[in-house]
Amino acid sequence: MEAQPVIKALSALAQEHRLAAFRLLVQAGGEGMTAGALAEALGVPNSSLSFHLAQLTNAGLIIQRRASRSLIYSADYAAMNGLVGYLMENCCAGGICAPAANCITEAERNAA
Amino acid sequence: MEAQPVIKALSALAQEHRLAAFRLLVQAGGEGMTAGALAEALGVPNSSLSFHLAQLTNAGLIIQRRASRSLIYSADYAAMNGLVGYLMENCCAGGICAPAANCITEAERNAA
DNA sequence: TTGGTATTTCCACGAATATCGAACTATTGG
DNA sequence: CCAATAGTTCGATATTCGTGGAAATACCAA
Repeated sequence: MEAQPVIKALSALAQEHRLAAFRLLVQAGGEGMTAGALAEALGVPNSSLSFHLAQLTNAGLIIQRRASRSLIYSADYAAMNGLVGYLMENCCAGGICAPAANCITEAERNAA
Repeated sequence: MEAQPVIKALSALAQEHRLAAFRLLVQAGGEGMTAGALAEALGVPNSSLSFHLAQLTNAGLIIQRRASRSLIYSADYAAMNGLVGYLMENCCAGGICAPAANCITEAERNAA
């Protein structure tokens, strides 16, 4: 992974509301949450949240799909794993490290 | 871990030179690198690098110690592990996750 | 103390960011 | 088609950030 996408991802996460939104989506799993549900959960005006969701999407951290009138967002676990892997690459100079993160959703597990 | 320190850490990493510096230190292990060595490796003026190292230090991601005239910086692996753990907390809603990151230096391993 | 090396602080500038109401677009039910 | 619902885009403002040269500070060797 290159540095620029990683910086974009880190910038996207380095903000109170976006970090909270991303964590909610990470915990929500593949099912995701609607923009409205996120706005309510975070107590942020729609217009502000929309701006933040666009940042996260642009950074490749979350994915958007439509279901009727609602837009549903979910975390991109591959991006998250890549981000963590980049940070910890070749770490510790001989120390001991746990294996790099490798999260998958239930849907991905069933497909495998 | 609370959100504010995590945001501070992510902000600190969300910048080209700081991300590069942190990764160099992560790979350097407990021995660390001098400010001068980092400045040269990154091709950044001393004054700029000093600013960035202060940001990383303030975010708790790196540690400073003095050796004669030089200041030696090294990564704080506990902070890195905490950051990654916070991001991935309760992730995947029933999916499979590798254990959270848990890097330690050789020195820490020997102490245990 | 003197000189030299290593690093930080100060300063001023332009660029990027967060905010949120209002207006706008997209989708659906009747 | 019309009304209602779900989200996004626009616009203006205040704040924060990155930059690098020059000056200041910290430390050390002789």
